[in-house]
Amino acid sequence: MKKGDHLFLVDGSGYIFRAYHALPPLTRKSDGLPVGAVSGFCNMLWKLMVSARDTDVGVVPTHFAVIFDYSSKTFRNELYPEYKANRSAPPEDLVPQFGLIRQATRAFDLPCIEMEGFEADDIIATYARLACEAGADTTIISSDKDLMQLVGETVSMYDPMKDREIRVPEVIEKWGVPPEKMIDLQALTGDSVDNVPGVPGIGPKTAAQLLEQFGDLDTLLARASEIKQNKRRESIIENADKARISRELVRLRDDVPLVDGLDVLTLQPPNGPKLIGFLKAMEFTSLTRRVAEATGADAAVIDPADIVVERGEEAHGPDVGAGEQVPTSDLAGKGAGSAGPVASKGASAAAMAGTPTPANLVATRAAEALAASIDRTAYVTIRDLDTLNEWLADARETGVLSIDTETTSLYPMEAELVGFSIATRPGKAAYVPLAHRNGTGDLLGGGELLPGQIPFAEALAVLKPVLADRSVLKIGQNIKYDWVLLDRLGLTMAPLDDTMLISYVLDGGSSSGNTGGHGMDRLAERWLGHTCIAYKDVAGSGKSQVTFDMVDIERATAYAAEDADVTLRLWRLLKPRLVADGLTSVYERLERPLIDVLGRMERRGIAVDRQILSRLSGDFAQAAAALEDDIYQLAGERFNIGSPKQLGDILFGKMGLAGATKTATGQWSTSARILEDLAAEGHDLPRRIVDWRQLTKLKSTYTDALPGFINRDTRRVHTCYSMASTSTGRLSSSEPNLQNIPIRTTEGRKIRTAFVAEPGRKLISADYSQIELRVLAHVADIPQLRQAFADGIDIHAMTASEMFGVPVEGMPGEVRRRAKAINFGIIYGISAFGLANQLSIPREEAGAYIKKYFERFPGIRDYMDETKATARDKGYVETIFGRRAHYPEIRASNPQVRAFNERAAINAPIQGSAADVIRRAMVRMEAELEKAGLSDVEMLLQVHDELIFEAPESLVDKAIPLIRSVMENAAMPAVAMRVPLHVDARAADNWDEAH
DNA sequence: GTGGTCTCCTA
DNA sequence: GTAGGAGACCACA
Repeated sequence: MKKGDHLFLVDGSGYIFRAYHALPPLTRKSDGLPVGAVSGFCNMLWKLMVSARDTDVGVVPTHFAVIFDYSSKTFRNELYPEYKANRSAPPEDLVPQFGLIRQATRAFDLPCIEMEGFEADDIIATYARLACEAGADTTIISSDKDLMQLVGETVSMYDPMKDREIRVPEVIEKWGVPPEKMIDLQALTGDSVDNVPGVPGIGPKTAAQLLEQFGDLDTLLARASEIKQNKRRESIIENADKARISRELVRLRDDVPLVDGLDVLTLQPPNGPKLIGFLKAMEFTSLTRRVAEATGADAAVIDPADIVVERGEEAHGPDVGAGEQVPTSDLAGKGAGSAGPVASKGASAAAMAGTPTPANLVATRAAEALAASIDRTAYVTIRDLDTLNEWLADARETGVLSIDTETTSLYPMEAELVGFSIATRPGKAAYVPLAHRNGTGDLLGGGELLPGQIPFAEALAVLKPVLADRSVLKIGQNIKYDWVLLDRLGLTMAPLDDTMLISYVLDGGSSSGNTGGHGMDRLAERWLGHTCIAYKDVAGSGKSQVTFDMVDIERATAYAAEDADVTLRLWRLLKPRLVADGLTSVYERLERPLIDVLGRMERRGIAVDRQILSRLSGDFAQAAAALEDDIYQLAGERFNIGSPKQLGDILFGKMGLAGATKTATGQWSTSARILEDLAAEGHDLPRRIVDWRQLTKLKSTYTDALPGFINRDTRRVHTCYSMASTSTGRLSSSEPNLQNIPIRTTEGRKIRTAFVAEPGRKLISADYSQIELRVLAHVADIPQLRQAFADGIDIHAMTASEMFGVPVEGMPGEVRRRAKAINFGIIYGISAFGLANQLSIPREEAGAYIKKYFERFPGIRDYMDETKATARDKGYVETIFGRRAHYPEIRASNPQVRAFNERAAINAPIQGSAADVIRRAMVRMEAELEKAGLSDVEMLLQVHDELIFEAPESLVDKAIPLIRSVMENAAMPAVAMRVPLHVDARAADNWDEAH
């Protein structure tokens, strides 16, 4: 939104009541359904959308939204429980119209916005503020006095029934005070309809006069004794508190955590057929005719739409999630309109197809994609600059460039660019070889560049401006890899789209795991019915594998150009599905902006002290060797301690120890748990085995392996983050995995001391405290948990206290430990079996604990049941930000499979919401640091609930509070959590001390 | 050499 | 009981 734009905000809830009372009561559909208010509403919307210039407002809106009350319960009830308490139930023939009005709004393709905990007025106030900040004007379609406090230079109101605009003079004329004093005026007068107390005996006239005399409410209350009239003075002094609470009740919040910004409210031309379908169903014949004339649609051939009549008062759309603004597909559809030059082209293509709904576009594209065959012989090898320039000009023309780099390594931080492929239209793809060679350049000779390749620097020079061109969308499959590689070469790509991430948002969850994830080969099979050339068919595999620069250019062209072509085709197919499925904002807020954030983190890497690791390796080796001697002695023979099979035979075969259990495959289990139990019985050997395993694990996985990941050039370790490999929305880290560096044991912790800051700098670690339990407290809305988190109490002790009736003071450690295990169990989709295992107690006892827990926290059981039901119903569950995780196998007939999927479905919204929160923090972090003059503070690592930064020592004190603030407020404004988030942060020279 | 199994490190 | 990645072993090719 920009200066000169004009936003219309319709107070839908206010309108419906006013229309109901103002219009003839007898308007009914032929089946008796009362639709008088709906009819008035539709006529008004149509008029405002197409001929607002003819009204008293006299301008054409550029942005438009209809705002509703979500329910009668809002934050005001917490301030004043009696608020709106005397409001009687709405008339019976109005009730079904609440839902119809929302359906009408969607039929008009207008954003339909409501939010739990806030009134429509608060949402209106927030959007009006945002519009004002953007330099735009706002007209509020309402005549409600509660909204008049918002009127000002850029905000006016419009009474649609009187066709009259309300500006500052009109407010003064009606109430005797300017808009900015309306809050104080209402605080004094109160409101009998909403049960706002006010000061008894003070009406609007008196209130206006008093405010005129004293200026504002605070001054009036402070100097009340100066009032001459006895009765009035006494009343005000006595009811000062009522006036203050009233002021808080009538003051509108303009900081509502909106899910969608102003751009989503952009007014689209009316969708004739869709609207007519609704109007016909409602039997609004004259409006149907007017709409048909205006949109050129033939009403005769359009069938009436299906109308859902809801009888309850809570008449929300079916897609309203608890605590969320309605992220309807309508809204998402609008959002996609602003996705750049490409989306608009897609939209016009769909319009030509005649039925421009997102779902139809998706269907058309899917059919197209399957029908089109892929012809590898049409691919081009670009060997000169002129041809390359022609192709890049075509990219500027189409506004899209599918790109894929070919390199010598899977690690983008050490890979060398060998060539790149591009595609500008489906089927039009080319490969640009840059560094193919005629051999490895070993003793046999060779290693020279092959002829017929554009000089490296010249090719990059012409590519660079296109990659940086904001009007050309760069599309890739796992484009973070290409981004990092090209960024190293000084080429920065923006804006980006990633087919892997689009697929991840659309089809994330266990279903994608079973079908091979979101890799391109898999997506091509699934969506295009096409089998891509396998990498190993081009470069070989195993010992005979060669790097891509050794691949024959013709062969490379077929392989590489196909990748770019397939990626472009997938993008055309999958991108519209985001809109159709209402997942645009998940992609736009949680995935797309994270690509370059993670890319920079990977590029920065973290310093690892080789000496420390090498010393630790030596220590571990020595200690392990000593244990090996003991072990052979105790066992009476030498064997491979690392072989569970051999170890099992020694322990349970040769020595005949009791307590043996078998693994799934019938082997003796030698897990740490079993060995610990044996050790507790006084057996020495199992104890040594456990210790030996720990040392060898630390040595092989960490102290020996990590130095191999230190990059030759940067001398730092650069992990690779995967954005699309978990079912819940978490990231994963590999090569090396820096999300599982030891911390639990003292020996293991030492490894963290090897992760260090450069001289003069510090590492800062900031981690969320109990974020998943807080998410649970929020989504399941558990009063005791909310209270405990609000008060900062030890949550596990509180749980124990609730369950076992033990006071928190002097609680035995074992009691708290059990409660803690239960709390974690809940997050994991508890089972008696699992809890029993965790606590080493009988299954019956564990079952009794769980029963007890659910008695104390019935809301948790309800939440779990509801989550399972949704998963069965829809096949997926959602995080609080709308990310979906699919669990189709929750309907499996196999009880084990089903139970597993139920637990996963319970866990996913909790784990996933927490993952979304930290993603949001990461997306915002860099800009916030920069704004605070802290651009030298660098985000390096993410470990699920922790972020690691490296900062110059001098900036640490300023950085810590800012980092905490960004992390703690990361859910806002999309979700106002009912539980505060808490972040601990610390700085030190190494990761061990910082954490 | 590849893939399955077991074990163990993290949140 | 959730979500990951990785090393070692071992049977198979």
